Amino acid sequence: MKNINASGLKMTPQRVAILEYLHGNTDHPSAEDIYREIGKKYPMMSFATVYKTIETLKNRGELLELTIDPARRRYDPDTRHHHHLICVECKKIVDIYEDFQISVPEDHACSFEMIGNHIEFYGMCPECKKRKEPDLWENSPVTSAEQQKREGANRNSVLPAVNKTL
Amino acid sequence: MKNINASGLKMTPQRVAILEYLHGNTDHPSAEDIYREIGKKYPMMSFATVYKTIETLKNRGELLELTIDPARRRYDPDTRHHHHLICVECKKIVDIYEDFQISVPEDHACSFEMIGNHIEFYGMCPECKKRKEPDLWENSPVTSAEQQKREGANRNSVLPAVNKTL
DNA sequence: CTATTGACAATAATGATTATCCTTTGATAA
DNA sequence: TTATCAAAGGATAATCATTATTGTCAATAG
Repeated sequence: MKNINASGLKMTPQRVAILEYLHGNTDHPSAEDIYREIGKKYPMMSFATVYKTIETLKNRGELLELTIDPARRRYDPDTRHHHHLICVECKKIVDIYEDFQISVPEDHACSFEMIGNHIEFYGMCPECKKRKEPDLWENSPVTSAEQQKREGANRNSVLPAVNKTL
Repeated sequence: MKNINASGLKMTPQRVAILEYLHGNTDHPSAEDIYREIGKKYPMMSFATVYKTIETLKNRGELLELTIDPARRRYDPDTRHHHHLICVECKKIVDIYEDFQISVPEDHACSFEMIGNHIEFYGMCPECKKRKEPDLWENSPVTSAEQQKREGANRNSVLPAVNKTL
């Protein structure tokens, strides 16, 4: 928490704010999420600064860029090897720390030098599941207003069609 | 080959061209790839038509949208469940048909209703590997021109930082 | 034959991300 | 402590992928 970084990175109030926001964060925020949240405390922060800091952290290997959400890039400050479970409905992302022992058999690997892997699990979170099954709750009148208010997540993005596979 | 689709989708020359291009294609092309390639035969085709056709096919479950490449969406006409191996250097994507038996343990699944999964493997293809190891070939003078000409793939995109994890 | 519908092309609009340009500031060493 | 200077910030323009809009055309239903 204190010396968030020590190695040759010039510390500025903006960076401290971003690093503090990111530290321990498991929300997988987008650049806009970061900008909006930090803007509450530091309204003078520029969007460009957010992007530039993200770029710097990425290059230093301190921040991962997730491509799960086709509509925007999301970031994960936990650089340990892990996987992700995404709700196809509200796009909530949950970390999965299970160590799956998967590897491509030699004959399928096309002589690639393997570097790593990342698993995307698709599912529906309990909240969305309940909301999508009004059958169980009689003909519960779900207003469109209610449909919107799902904690920040529900943007206008299409989900990765991979979901539609199965 | 003739009536490429039978179920209520109006066939037009543009759609036939797109479907023919996609049929059996394993290049995982982007919208622009499709537009550019088909434009060779039908120069009057609009980019909007490509996007709309993609959208239609996606909704019909005949085309998968891949989110592996953060810079652009790529499409896969093979809707069978399979995974992908991407070259972190030239972004070439190879299909992996191995059936990995992975599942998130109950206690990690956060009560999600599981729908499916998709594995992204990262690696370096033989071509890029050789190009990146001039050590083995004396101090071979790799011109930047040579670096460019790698078959169409090498765009200006950053690779998913997940790669940098390993 | 005319109305309707879906698809097309052209093009404008949007949204995320990157680049530019100039000012400010943190870290270092005199 | 202060001078210095490259690195970082802010404002904003530019770019790139994608989506939306609008008017036209063609095939088909009535």
